[in-house]
Amino acid sequence: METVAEKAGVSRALVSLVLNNSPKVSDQKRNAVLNAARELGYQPNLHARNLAQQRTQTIGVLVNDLHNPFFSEVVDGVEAEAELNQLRVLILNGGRDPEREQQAIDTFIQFRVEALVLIGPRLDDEQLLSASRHAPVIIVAAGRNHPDIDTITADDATGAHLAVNHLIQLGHRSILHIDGGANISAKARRDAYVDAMRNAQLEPRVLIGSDEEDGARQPIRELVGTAELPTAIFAFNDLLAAGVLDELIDSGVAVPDQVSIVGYDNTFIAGLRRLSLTTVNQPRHDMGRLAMRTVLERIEEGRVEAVHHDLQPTLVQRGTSAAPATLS
Amino acid sequence: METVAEKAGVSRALVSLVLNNSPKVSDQKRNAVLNAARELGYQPNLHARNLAQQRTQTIGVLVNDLHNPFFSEVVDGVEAEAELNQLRVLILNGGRDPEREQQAIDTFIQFRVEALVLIGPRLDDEQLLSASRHAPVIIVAAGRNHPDIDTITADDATGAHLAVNHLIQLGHRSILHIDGGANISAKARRDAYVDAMRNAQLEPRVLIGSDEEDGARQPIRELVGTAELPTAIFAFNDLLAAGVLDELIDSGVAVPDQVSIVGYDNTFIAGLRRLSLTTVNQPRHDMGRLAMRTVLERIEEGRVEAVHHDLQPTLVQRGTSAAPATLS
DNA sequence: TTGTAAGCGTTATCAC
DNA sequence: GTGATAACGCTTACAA
Repeated sequence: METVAEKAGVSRALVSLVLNNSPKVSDQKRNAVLNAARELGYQPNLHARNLAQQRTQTIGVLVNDLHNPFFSEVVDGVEAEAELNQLRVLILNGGRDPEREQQAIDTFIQFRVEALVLIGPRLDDEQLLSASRHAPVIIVAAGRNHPDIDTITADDATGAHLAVNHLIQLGHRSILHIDGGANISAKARRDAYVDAMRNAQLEPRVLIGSDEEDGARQPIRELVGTAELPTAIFAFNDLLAAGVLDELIDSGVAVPDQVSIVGYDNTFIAGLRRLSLTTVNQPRHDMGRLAMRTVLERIEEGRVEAVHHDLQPTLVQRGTSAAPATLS
Repeated sequence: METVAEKAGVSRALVSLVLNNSPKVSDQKRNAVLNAARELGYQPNLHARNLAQQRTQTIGVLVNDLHNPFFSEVVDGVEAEAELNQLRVLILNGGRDPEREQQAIDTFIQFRVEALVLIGPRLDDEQLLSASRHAPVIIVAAGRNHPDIDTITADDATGAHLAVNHLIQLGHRSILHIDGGANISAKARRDAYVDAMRNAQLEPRVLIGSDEEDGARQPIRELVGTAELPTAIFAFNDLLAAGVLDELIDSGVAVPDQVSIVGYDNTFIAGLRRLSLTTVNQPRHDMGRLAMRTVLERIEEGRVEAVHHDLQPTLVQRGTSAAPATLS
């Protein structure tokens, strides 16, 4: 900056004014500065600027798992809305690991981001609260409402009910749920599954899974050929459902003829014709936008009470669910 | 920090020493400081630290498209290696838009990242060079070797040859290529396709596409039912191949019986049993790790000459490729 | 309209 | 070991 000022024959302060396009600077000097900056390839130091300005115009997005298409679509929404507000979006990857997530949060706080958007975080309430003391926090796909923290959810209970009731209506009575392990939404979906089953006087069965594609392959394999093999499987998410589907195919079980499968999220893989996975849609893009907008209310309008937005999931019926074979 | 110092009854400088765990500080004071910091929930200001230290211990990763699983797997590799070297990894999303990419690069430079890892960037040589004047740059999946910039590639020419020759050996003579539009690797794969076809005395046909899933649906639809429908399609990447597959299914064309499809990247969707997409594997994780390691040579060992690592792609034969119907 | 100078929250170099 | 004090690169009153 010093160099730019010299080259343009002005003071450092004036360079600063030009760069923040202040109106009160003569065109002549402005051009001189801009030219000098361009010729020198000058790039302002954001650390210095942020330090001096006491703001960063940056928001931090923590993504639970970069591999799951669900998350990238939420990020799209966040970015779209952030751009409208001239905010920079920094992304950190939690890598499905709570420790890394906590580190990422710390990093963001140390960077003094103006808000923190957590997408499907695995942190516990204490960690979330402690983060929220440093910056406005909003949780997307939170699994449930945290009383003191803003959340955007697509009602997991409703979604799971939609899925299970769909299978029940098709005539299934033996419906297995593969849960999402440590994923934050796992409990809500599992509970709703159990609830829906009980409502229909059916015996709930939950297989412990994870939210990775291969999380359920081994246990499913062991069920094949036994009387324990259900006629329908409701998986925690599409990735897991795809893994189940793969395993059933490898094991020679026909889908949906012998076993129906329902996923969750309606990611693009569910829509692939060859998979044609029945699933529960979450309005991911809207969730992202709404998250950004909601957290902005804290920044710009000084809202302090927590707000919870709950969007409605919908059932997307495709080819992996059908009436059970015993009925046909 | 001031507050922490007061609370611990020491000077600010000592707090700094403790936080950077300098050896020359008494255990007593060290604990006093640590306790005070914890109780106050103190988080150091990275901007101030970076400014004072003149380094950021941060590297920037620019991802062409967060939706394509190819990229997230490269990022994994980068992150794994970065962690070994105590480097923070910041991710910015290019969103398949060159302008946003340039902005992202500028942001990283302004943040004074210690290195820039560009995954499948769309920028032109001038932009890349100008970035490299500010920080070490490495391009992953660069499409080709940029003379003055480090690159990691998985030889696109070889990969495309593998794909096309595989189809030729199966007996196909009418092989269409759907290219990747603005994607940086599009040209190399297209050129290799043309080359492989010419070598076999076959007429190359290229359909202009993009690197999005739906990029090729419309033009494919128009070919169905005409004499122009090829017996095999080599798509720029798996996403595009999946789109082609969807369109053919929707149009009632059997795959691979009537038309074979080969993709590129070997992302997880290609491995899904229902898709079982024949494709070209790129060692994504290794590419990411190698990228990080290579760029570290510049930072830590002061290497200045550009280096190009070219990894070998391999053909992964699955269910979407078979001999053409006319031969069976 | 432009320049001077103080301050942002750290680290780092000194003396003590 | 510990505590002043000067950077670091920028912004922003305030003065000129």
